[in-house]
Amino acid sequence: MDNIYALAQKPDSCLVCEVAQACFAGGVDRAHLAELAAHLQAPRPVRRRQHLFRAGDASKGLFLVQSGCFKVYGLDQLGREYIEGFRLPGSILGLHSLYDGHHQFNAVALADSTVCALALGMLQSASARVPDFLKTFLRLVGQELLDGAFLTGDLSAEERLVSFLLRFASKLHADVSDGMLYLYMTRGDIASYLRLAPATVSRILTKLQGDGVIDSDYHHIRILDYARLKDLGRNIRFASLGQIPA
Amino acid sequence: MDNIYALAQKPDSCLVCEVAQACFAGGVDRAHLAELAAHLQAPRPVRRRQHLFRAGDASKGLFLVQSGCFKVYGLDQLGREYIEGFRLPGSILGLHSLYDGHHQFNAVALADSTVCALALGMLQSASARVPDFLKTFLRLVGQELLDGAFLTGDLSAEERLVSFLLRFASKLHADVSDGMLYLYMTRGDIASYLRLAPATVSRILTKLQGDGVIDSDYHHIRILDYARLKDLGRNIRFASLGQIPA
DNA sequence: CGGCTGATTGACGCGCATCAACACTGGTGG
DNA sequence: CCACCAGTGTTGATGCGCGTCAATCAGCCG
Repeated sequence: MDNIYALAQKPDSCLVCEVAQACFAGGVDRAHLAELAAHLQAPRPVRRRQHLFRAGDASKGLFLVQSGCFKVYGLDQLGREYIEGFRLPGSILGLHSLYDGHHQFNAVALADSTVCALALGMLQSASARVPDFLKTFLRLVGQELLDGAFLTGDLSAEERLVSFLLRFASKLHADVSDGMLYLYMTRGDIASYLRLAPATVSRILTKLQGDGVIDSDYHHIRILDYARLKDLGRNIRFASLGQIPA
Repeated sequence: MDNIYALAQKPDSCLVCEVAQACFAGGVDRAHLAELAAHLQAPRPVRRRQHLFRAGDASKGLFLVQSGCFKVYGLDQLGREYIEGFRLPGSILGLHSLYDGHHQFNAVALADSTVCALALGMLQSASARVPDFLKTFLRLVGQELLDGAFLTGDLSAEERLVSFLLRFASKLHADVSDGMLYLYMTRGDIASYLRLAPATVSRILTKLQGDGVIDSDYHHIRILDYARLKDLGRNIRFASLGQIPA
């Protein structure tokens, strides 16, 4: 993890960026990548615990996560935190601000991260000049929508947690050929996101470990038995998002 | 309700459409409305109980609801229905299909309705030629995202139902100056959407009626006391969406 | 009118929240 | 490098909100 800012130093990033296949650049003709990159600024680093934006801020546009992890959350009237979601590389941050130009949530980095800024004007000009750009961008938007919909329906606590682990694994699948996941967030964060109590998350993880399905150690989780895990989460929607090792 | 298809017969719809202020046409310069309308086909009627699309269908693009109401739902492995959301005039249908070109949900009309088709190619060409079109379209997308996020956080059954009623009222507020709502969906639909049991929805409505906050009669609900209702839903997010009568 | 789907209401039980006590971790400063 | 300590994780005991089941009733449509 000592070179996480290496990419941030390269100017024409899309041509060399490791996540270009996961972001909108992946749908753009290689011949047009340079033109696309010309519309973009260099990726910007965001340190762990640093906020990228806060609810109420005027939005300058969207962000595409290049590396790291973000937590998107709001605060209710009583000051309690509720979590809208997490963003990993290839995900868009700030989409909710499209509604009225103001951020509706807070976004904080859970690890040292880098983001590419996507101003609305850039989207507009790129749409007009780069073939298939709009379509590819909207594909990403659709991905975010699906991501937001995956807790629809009523699942048991175990089904929710299992779904979460499988989705997290699939989004990071390049890094988890051995089933090893690094969870950037706390148990409380996971619980809040899944609308469970931290104690419940903890208990379920303990149970899954006892069953030999996972190996859990604070922020490190290893998936030992994908088949059984997928069976436990049989009611998940959108298992198709990303690839889950068989 | 005897002339719900009247609009569908007019060719250059945006110029005369009653919901043009709520849809993307509302952000487009009046001088460009005709050009915009030229990209569009005449609104298409969809009868009650008729499906606009089904999960798995190849998507031909998006739809903008002009009149009526739609239910967007999926089926889990056991064939049980879970509801992603409802769509009222001014909302977009089919956004989830942007991900891979296939619909992820089923959409069925709960009332006789009309929709405007928005093919991807139309979005692309309109973006290139009508100023601010993209921005205005994305504003609508942001609205849908916010709509999907409003159940984030853990609310009690009562808070969820109250939030739902307030949101529904605000989205229809042109029609509900007297606090009268027509609910197109069944108690079961509402329950599924809010992740509650039908019995719970029924009980809470009865209680609210007993408290004199609403008057409930099957599909007709009249809000008698906005102030108290809003107080009951004090943990709602995004009350800002639309206007709730004071 | 008769059958059907949906709504209501009550009795009961369970899943998960809550609360509390304790263990562990990781960042900080001595 | 170690000691410290605030934040986090784990685990048990207890209670309650809401799901489940079932009986009854109300609208709806042929």
